[in-house]
Amino acid sequence: MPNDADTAAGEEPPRARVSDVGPLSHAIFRVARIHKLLAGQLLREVGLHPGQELLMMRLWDEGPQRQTDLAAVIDADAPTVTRSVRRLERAGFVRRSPSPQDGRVTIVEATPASMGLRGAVVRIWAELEQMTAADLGEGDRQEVLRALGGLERNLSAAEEARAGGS
Amino acid sequence: MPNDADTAAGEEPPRARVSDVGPLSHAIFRVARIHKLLAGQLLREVGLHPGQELLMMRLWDEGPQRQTDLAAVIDADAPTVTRSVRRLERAGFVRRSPSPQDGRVTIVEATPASMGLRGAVVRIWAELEQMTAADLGEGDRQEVLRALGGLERNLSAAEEARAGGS
DNA sequence: GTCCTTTAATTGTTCGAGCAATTAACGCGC
DNA sequence: GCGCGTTAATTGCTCGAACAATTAAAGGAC
Repeated sequence: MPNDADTAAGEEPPRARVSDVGPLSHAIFRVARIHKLLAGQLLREVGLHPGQELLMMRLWDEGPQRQTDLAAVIDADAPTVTRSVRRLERAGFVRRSPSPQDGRVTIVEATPASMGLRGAVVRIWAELEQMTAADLGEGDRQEVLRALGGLERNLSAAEEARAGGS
Repeated sequence: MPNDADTAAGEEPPRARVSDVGPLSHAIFRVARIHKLLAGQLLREVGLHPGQELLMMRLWDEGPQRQTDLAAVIDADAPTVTRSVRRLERAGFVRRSPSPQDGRVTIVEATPASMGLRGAVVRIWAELEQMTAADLGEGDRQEVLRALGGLERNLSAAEEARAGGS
């Protein structure tokens, strides 16, 4: 019991605990952290770092594409994608080639070698989903999804308002 | 239209899009990213980096304590706390002192100077919470909280099982 | 008292991530 | 044709975060 300022006499009105502000935000933080931790532990078994699998998924699903498009869809900024792609290239999972039409863009594509990963990543994400959903019935699952979608909408709107407002 | 392998002839059954695996996990990723982004934008105005505010909150609420306790409660590992505390110390927000009872531990406490931050952080987290909750009524808010709590329980259980199992 | 295990903190290394600034190719207005 | 704003990609920097390994103090077993 580190201190007991709140229990004692009159030095100050017991200001609300800071931790009690923003329960939703705290909950999001905690869920996100442990979810990412688990994803990382599972992914490291196949040699990927958390975040990289999103990039690979996109490449597997949509085929070769520009880095900017990758950045937009996985919602990361350009420098992050640049470095992530470089690492994946070193690991042999993607290939980069300059676009013939536009001298600025480089096209990224999944290598044949990466197709072996694909199955593993699918398995891992299924496992992760199972861990997350666990006891939830289908109805609950849908409802949680809906709730998360709502949060995402709210946050996106707020972020957009910030960008536009100032 | 990046590729059209799936539409064409008989080379392979159109395997499910990898992105469609794990909708819950994807939703968590997206909400977490944008939430953290917003928190970062708000916090940078007072000179904190996302994550540091959790540490400060704990110090404000619970008073001086050991780094290990900090790590446990904000659910980060020891090295992260070590470096985070060092940065906060450089910034003048915390003070560190060796424990007289135990030569291994260092006690961390918030400096008087950091109390100015406290109000700002409370304001920022309230703002963040408002952005997150936005249109949600009190009932919905409670329900979302409950849902997130459930996810956290599931994930914690899974993580614990992993730790114990292998 | 000495050894051995546990625990607290640290450093090293790597990665994702964000902001700032830079470079280079594009393309439009004129 | 030329300049100028736009866009794609990159590099520099700093942080949080994880894992591995190391150091040092503490505390039991004997």
